[in-house]
Amino acid sequence: MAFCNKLGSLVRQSFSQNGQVQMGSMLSSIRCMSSTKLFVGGLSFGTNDESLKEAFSGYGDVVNARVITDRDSGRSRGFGFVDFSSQESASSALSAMDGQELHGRNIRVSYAQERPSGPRSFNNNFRGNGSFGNDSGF
DNA sequence: GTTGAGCGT
Repeated sequence: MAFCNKLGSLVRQSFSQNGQVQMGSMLSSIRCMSSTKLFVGGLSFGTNDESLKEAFSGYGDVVNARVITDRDSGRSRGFGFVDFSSQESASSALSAMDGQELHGRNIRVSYAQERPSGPRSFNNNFRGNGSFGNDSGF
């Protein structure tokens, strides 16, 4: 990856000229260091984590494969995430499984966005308002 | 028994 520096400059210019960039697939695609997390869309409604992992494990080492299921109903939403052990494996699986057919349905593979989400149980309830009811006390 | 763009607890 030697043209990564040049790409960076071009990308920066796009930022200044446009001022508006669709954060997501574009940045994830041009990113030099591709993440090992892949976003798989267009999955069949019957696709599960195991089937997804099995489908992608043939192109690389799948560390973790998860099919996003609706928390309200518990059914699959039709898309999932596949985490590879190596970046080349992810890129290989991406190029190999992207646009291909899985379980009778065309799937779309792309780099997943980084989810800046920490522990969903600690800082969730307490907003740090300090509103313990004693703003005038000691 | 359900549906088809997108990014997750």
